[in-house]
Amino acid sequence: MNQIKIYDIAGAAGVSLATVSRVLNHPEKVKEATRNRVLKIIREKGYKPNANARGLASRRSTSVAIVIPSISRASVAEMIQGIDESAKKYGYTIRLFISDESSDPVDMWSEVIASSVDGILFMNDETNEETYKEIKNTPVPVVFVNNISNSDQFGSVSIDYEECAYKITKEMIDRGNKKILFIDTEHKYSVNALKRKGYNKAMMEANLPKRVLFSSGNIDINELDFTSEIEKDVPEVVLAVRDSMAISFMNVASKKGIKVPDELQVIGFQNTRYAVLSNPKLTCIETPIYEIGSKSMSYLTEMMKDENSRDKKAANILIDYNVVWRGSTK
Amino acid sequence: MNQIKIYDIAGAAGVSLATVSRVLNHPEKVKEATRNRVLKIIREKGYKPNANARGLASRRSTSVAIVIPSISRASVAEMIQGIDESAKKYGYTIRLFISDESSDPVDMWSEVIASSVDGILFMNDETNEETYKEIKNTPVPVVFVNNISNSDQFGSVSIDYEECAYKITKEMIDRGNKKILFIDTEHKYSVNALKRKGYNKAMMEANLPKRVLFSSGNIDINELDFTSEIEKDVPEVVLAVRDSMAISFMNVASKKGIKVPDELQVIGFQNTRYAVLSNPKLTCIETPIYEIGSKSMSYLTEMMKDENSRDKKAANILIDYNVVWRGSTK
DNA sequence: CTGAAAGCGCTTACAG
DNA sequence: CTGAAAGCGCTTACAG
Repeated sequence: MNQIKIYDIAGAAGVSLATVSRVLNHPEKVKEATRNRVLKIIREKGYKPNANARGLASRRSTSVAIVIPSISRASVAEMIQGIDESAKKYGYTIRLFISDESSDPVDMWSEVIASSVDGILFMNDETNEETYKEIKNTPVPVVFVNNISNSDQFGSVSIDYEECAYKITKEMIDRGNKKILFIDTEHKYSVNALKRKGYNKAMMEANLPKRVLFSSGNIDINELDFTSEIEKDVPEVVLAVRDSMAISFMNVASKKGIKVPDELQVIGFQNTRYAVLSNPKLTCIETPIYEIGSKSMSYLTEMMKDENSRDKKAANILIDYNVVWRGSTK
Repeated sequence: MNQIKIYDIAGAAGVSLATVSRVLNHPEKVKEATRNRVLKIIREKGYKPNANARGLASRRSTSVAIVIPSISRASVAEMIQGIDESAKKYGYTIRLFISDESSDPVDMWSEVIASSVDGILFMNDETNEETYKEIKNTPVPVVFVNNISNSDQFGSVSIDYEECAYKITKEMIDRGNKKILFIDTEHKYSVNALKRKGYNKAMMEANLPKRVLFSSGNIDINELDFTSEIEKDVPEVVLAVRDSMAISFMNVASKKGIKVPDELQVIGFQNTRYAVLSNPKLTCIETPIYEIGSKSMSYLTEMMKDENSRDKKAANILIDYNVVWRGSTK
């Protein structure tokens, strides 16, 4: 019942605690025979060092914080899976912090730091100057997940949102489409702004009129917005910043008797599980969110083990994406 | 840059560390004037006690573990939101552990314990005898989330899956339907077994033939299974353990020209966000997963603060659910 | 109401 | 290669 301590192992193995500790932390410093004896007992008793004590004494907690916004989105779960896979590999444990409007972000950030994690994975889709100011004095490495950092101090891992929006728009233009509608969220997200920028660029280059609809996160409002947009003029192609919006648009159009993909083609971003549950199935730019998670964690690991990482410029790592063509496009 | 310590606060306030500590942990024991002076300085300097040191000294970490299976499911994110809301209220911090096939579950569980959390929220949908044996000697309270515990030692918070499956099946029978297909997962989940039990009971009572299809978690295999099931005989009603399976079935049927809900009615479990993205929208038993999360956490809090909780029988708490009727049923 | 001191379970220079 | 000892940053009886 009572948790086993390092003393118990030391006693059973006939060595000092220092030696047990070394077996765990610097095994190469312990004679093989001793090491094996100690390891055997550790295994037998199922000893696990107390994380708090270890963290306090070593000033390294082998734990990292994931900081995510409250908005529950399809992507978060998968991202965490990716992080976890990588964290397991490197022996890190995860503390989860969910920021929301009600809690003071600065307060939250200092709570994260007080939890003495060795590094922070920060997922925040509204990164602005304020944000950078708040987190400037963070004593441990920070990696932005699925977002691009504008500061040399913080690394980031994401896909090139601007480029992929540009390319897919251009592709649809090259296929002869002219009326291309871009659906963005009302709420401003830095990532969506990048997508819009890519779309804008492609449309401008082709001398086509930009057509952007900012809609809500709420499905019922979406449907109203989409209905009036369709009544105004049926686009040939819709590119939406979220799968769910793309599907919702498709459903509204279907109900009005518009044939997808013959009269209207629809493309989403992310390739969530929604994408294969629509009828027809949705063509998407696939955001490899799992990979973004695991890569973020492994990059963070690098930064954490590099003593000099504070003096180096942190990198913005871009992950490959690809387009999954399905029934919602020709 | 350097983190502030309790010493710094004590120095600045002209009191001992003991007093600062008391201000934080037992404010009623400190004279108001002193308390306010100390609090002011704490606020000014943005002091947050080091979580490791605090945990080590007090043997309470004010942190809890969430243990979830690797299978990324739509519900997990929302459940975590619910837990977090409640955790914030009670001042608890979250450590996240994701169990998967590759990692030894016993090993994982002892890692959870070594992290010195004050309690554990355990989400595991394949709870069997093995599981109970593994976690038997846990020194802190455990609450099963969205599952029912068979042991007096562990509490649980969920909805009454058997009852709601029974009631919805009975409701559809009372409306004159006879051919009711139940779609379960191939993989056995204790929660799904409860749903099936409820369905079975209703069908038996009405003297109707049970018809159960166990299908995979993979959408392509699902579609094949569903196609051949429909070709065998088109059911009047489909009740699926997951929204995604219900929607997938509906899509397969639609493609074959079967009209939903006129010829076929479809009902899902959970009411995920998928449910409103289908066409027609899906009728569901709504699992209040957010509420299950937050209730689990608040129940865990009760157990943690009750010194004698070990000697009491832990409760199985049932949360109200309701049925959301939408276009996929008449 | 407040302070001095012991102790939480570890790690890590420092000696040997 | 190993042990004795200091120390990590707190909390909490114990005195006063």
